[in-house]
Amino acid sequence: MATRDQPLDADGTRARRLRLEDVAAAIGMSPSSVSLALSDRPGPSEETRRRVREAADRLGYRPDRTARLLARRRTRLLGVMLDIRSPFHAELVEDLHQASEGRGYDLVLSTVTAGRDERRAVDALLDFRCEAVILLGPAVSVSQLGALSRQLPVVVIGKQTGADIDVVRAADDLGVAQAVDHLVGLRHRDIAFVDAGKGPIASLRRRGYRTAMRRNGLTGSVRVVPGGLDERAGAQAAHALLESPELPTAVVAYNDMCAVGLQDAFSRAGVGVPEQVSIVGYDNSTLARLAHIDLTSVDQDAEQLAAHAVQVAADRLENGRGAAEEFVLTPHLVVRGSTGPAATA
Amino acid sequence: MATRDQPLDADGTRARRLRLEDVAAAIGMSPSSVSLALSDRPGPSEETRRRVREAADRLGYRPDRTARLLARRRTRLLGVMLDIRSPFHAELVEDLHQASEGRGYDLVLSTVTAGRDERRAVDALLDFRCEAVILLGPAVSVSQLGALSRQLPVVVIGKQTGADIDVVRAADDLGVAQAVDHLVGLRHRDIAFVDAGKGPIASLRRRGYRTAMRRNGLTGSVRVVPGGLDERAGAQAAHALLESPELPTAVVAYNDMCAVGLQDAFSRAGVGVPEQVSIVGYDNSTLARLAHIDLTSVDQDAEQLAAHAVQVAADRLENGRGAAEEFVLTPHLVVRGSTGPAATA
DNA sequence: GTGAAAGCGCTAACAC
DNA sequence: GTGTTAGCGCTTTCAC
Repeated sequence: MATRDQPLDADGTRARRLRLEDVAAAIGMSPSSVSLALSDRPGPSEETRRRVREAADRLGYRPDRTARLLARRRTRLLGVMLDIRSPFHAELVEDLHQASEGRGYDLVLSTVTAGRDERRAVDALLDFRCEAVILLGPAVSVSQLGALSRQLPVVVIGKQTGADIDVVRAADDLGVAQAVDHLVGLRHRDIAFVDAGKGPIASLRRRGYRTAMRRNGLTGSVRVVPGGLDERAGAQAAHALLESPELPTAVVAYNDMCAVGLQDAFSRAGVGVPEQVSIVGYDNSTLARLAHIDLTSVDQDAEQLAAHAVQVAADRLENGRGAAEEFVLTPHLVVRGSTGPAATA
Repeated sequence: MATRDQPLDADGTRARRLRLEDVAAAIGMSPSSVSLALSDRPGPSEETRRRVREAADRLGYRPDRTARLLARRRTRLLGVMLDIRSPFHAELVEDLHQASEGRGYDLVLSTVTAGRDERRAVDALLDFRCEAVILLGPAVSVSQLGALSRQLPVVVIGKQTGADIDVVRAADDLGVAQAVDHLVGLRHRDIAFVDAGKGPIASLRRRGYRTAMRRNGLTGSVRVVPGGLDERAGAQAAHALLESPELPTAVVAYNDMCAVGLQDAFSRAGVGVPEQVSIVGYDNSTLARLAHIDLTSVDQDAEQLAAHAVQVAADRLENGRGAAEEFVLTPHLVVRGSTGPAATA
C-alpha cells in the first residue's frame, strides 16, 4: 500500500496527484531527465539518478500508468481470461503472475461468470489495451478465436483449439497412462476408466487409457464407464460398477470431482478405498489434497504451463509472428492414499 | 470478441488502431461531435448520432480507454483486491461485476497470492487509477488501511477493521445463532462449537454461539472446542470430542472446511452423520454443496454484500466523504443433509 | 548530460 | 448543433 500519507488539502478534499513535473521542479531538473532517470535509461548521470530517486521516494511519486501507456508505444500488459470459480485457473493465475513479472509484463485479469460470457471478458481485456491475451480453457468457437488472433497474439492454455493459434497444454493421454502404469505397478489388472463424453479433453484421456492398457497387455480388461465432470457423475459410475458382474480393482476417473464421487459412493456401499478399489483422479486439485479425500491424482503442472504461456506471448510480441505452435507438457502423477496394492484375489 | 476482422497490412503487420479522428473524417464531422455522440451526451442531433454510430460500427472503432481516462477526470474504475483461491471471493467477484455494471463502473481485479502480498495487489489497483477500492477480507494493518483511505475511498467486505473505513459484512453472530436455533428446533440440546482462535471473525462467531445457547436456556451445555480453519483442524476437534466423556448430538463448526474435517473423522470412527451427530458449517461454500458432503451451512449472501459494497463505493465517489459506516447484513442458513433430529437418548 | 517541444488519443470549454 | 482549442501526464526526438 502506498504507505506514504497523501495529505488532504485544507478543505478536506484529496490532494492532487503528483506529476513528473513536480518531482522535476523539486530538484530543479527538467521532466525529461526525470523520466529517463526513473525508467533507468541511458542519459542522466549517476548523480542525477540518485537525486531523482531520492526526490521521487520522498514525495511519494507514483507514475501515472495511463499517461505513460498513452505516450509509450507499448503497454506491456498481458490479458488473462479465466473462470474465477476454477481452482485450477486460480493456480495458473498465481504462476502467470510470477512468470510475467520475470519478463516485465503486468497482468490484467478478466473472469467469465454466469452473466459475463467469454466475449465480454475478452472485450474488457482489449479495452485495457492488453498487448496479448492468454485464454484459460476457452470455449469460444474456432472462428472467433481466429478473428481475435488477427488483432493480437493469443495463447490458449489447456486444450487444443483447432484454430491456428498457440497452445500450451498438458499431455492428457500421458497423464492417464501414468495413472494406469502406477496401478499396474501395484499389481492391478482390472482397471476401469470413467469417462466424460466427447469433448477433446475427454477423448484424449480415454485414448491414453486404452493405449496404456494395451501396452501393459491388458486389452482384455479395458472397461470404459460413462461418467462426467462432477461428483454426481462419479457416484453414478460407481453404482454402475457395483451392479456389474465384477468390480474392478482400480478406477481411473476423468477428473478429481468425478473421483471423489466414486470414492464416496464406494465408501457408502461398504467398499473400501483403497483396500478393495483404488481410485485415481485428474487435476491434482485442492480437493484431491484434502486430507480426508487424499486422492492420488495427475498434476498438470500449472507452473510450467504458465511459464510457457507467458514465454510464448512475450516471444510473439517481441519477435513477431510465425507459425502457431503447440507446446505439450508432460504431467506427473501425485500418489496419495486412494491407491494401494491390488487385493490378492 | 471484436468479431470484426482487423485486416493486416500488406507487409503482415497489424493495422494501426482506428482513432476517433478517423471516424470523424469518415463522416465529415469533427472529433468532438463524434466524441459527444459516442458517449451519449447532449449536443449532437439525432441524425448525427445515427451516422456516427453507423460509421463507428462499420469501421470497427473501439475507443482507446487509456486516452479517454487521461482526458476525463474520472476513470469509473473500481479496484477489487481478492484471494483468487477463495471460492467465497469468487462468488463475490461475480456479484460485484453485476452490481458495478448496473452503476456504470468497471472492475479491475487484483489477487493476493503466495508471492504477491496485499500491498502489491493494492498498488497494482492504484496503478490502474481505480477511483475506489473494495478489499475482500483484507489482513492489512489498521494503519495501512488508514493511509490507503486517505488516498481514495476504501470499502472492506467481510470483517470489521478497527479503522475508520466503510465496512460491509454479514452478522456472523446471527449466522451462528441461526445454526443453533435450527439445531434446537431439531431437539438438540448438547450442541458444541468448534472454534478457530482469536481472530475478529472467530470471536464474533463464538460469541454468537454463546448468546444463542443462553437464549435457548442451554448455558449448561455450552462446549467450545479448539479447532481451526481447515479440515485437519476439524478432524482434530472431532477426535477431542470422541475422547470426551460424552459426545454432543450436534456440532457447529467455524467454517465449511472445518465441518468437513469433523464429518469425515466421525464417519471413520463409525459415528453416523446426522444420525448420531448433526453438523453445521459456515460459508455455504461449493464444498458444502457437493452432493456427498451435503453440509448444512450458513450463507453470507455474497450477492447482497457485493451490491452494498458497490453502492457504498459509488456513493463516496459521487457524494463525497462522510463518517465511515458499517453495513451488517443478516446471513441465512441453508439446510442440507448433515443435520437431522437429535437421537432420542 | 540536459532541456525544449511535439505528440500519444481523447475530452471539455468555449466560440461560432 | 458543430468546430476549435487546449490540455490530461508522460515519453521521446532533437537541439544545445
